[in-house]
Amino acid sequence: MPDVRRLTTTSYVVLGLVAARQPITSYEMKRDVARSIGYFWPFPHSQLYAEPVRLVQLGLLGEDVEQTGRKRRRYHITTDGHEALSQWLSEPANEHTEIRDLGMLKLFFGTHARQDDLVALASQQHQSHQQHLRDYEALHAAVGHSANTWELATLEIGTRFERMVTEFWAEILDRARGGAQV
Amino acid sequence: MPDVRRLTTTSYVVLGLVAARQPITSYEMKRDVARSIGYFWPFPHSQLYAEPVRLVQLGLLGEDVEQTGRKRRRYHITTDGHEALSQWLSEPANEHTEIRDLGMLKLFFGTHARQDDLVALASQQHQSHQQHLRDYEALHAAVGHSANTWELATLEIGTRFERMVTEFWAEILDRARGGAQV
DNA sequence: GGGTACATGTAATCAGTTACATGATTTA
DNA sequence: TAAATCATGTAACTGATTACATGTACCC
Repeated sequence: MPDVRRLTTTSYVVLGLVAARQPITSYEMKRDVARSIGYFWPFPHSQLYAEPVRLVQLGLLGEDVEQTGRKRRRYHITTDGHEALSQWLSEPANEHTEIRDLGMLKLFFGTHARQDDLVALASQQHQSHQQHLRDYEALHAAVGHSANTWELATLEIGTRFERMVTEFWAEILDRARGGAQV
Repeated sequence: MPDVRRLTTTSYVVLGLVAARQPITSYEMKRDVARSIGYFWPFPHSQLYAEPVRLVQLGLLGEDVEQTGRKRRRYHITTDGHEALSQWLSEPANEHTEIRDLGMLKLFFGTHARQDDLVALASQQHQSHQQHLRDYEALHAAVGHSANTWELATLEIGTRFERMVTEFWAEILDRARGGAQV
């Protein structure tokens, strides 16, 4: 098996995407990612073009190139690729969750903001998370029947997250409006 | 005011930390970060040494260097620095929340895992989030009186998050054990 | 006075991002 | 047939990470 230490999380994401939908092109991955995993683990489409090239070199993916027209590259997973993926899936995931949320970060530094900026922040965060919540619910309605259990499970936790955060910002908005430094 | 477009989120984190605790050394920031913001927005300590240097060059921070012993650099914020910080705080935070959680990612690809690996994943995630929850509660008990409102608010949402996620993984564990691909 | 943990940095690398660029297909 | 949009890439840059390195203080 190739040197697996050089694989990044992105590599495994690509391996996983290919494994699930093969044969698949970079563009199709991009489209899939945009309405699933990309909600909580985003990355630019350029990686979905660059990474498979590396994985082919490592022998973890194979490719078929169209001879005419768009000359699409369709990727499929190899035996080694499958092995690498399932080994990764069998390793414990010890890292602490990262929640990169600019709103939360700004709230953390709230002491240095003017009150009306804080109110604006809370209000805007409340609205946008409410919108995300609606988006997730719509997405669930749209794909609920076709997607697999575990993908749905991540959508479910995303939904719960947005519900919780929406409520949180509503409370913060109240407190910020009250001028509370209580 | 200096060219503010060249500031990254990290820059503002450092500005905010200095603003809150000045005068402060890189090491003290590191220690503070480790038990607050670092839980949801982590970065290596090397940035807490490198970034202030840039900010001093930009005139957003000032520094005092000890002449003897450790020759610590103590940073404080300048007027320009304060202005940059509060301007950032007044801008809307539009980006979608990123939740970088390896466990969730692996769950998303759960179809390709063996059942016992999924059970192990769910079990381990359940335990570790439960532990994080306890850590947050202990932290709250320890700093509840001294920390400021908005920092406490981020601790509060962290706690709610861990509570929610712990419950989520308990459910997943059940389903994984049931062999559900339902 | 020797070991160990605390403290303070820096250099090199590289993954990920940004920006650019162009081709193919559809639609009006 | 022109415009718009969909699709497919690549090159360059750089912020963040990794790894290294050393100094200082404390403790046994």
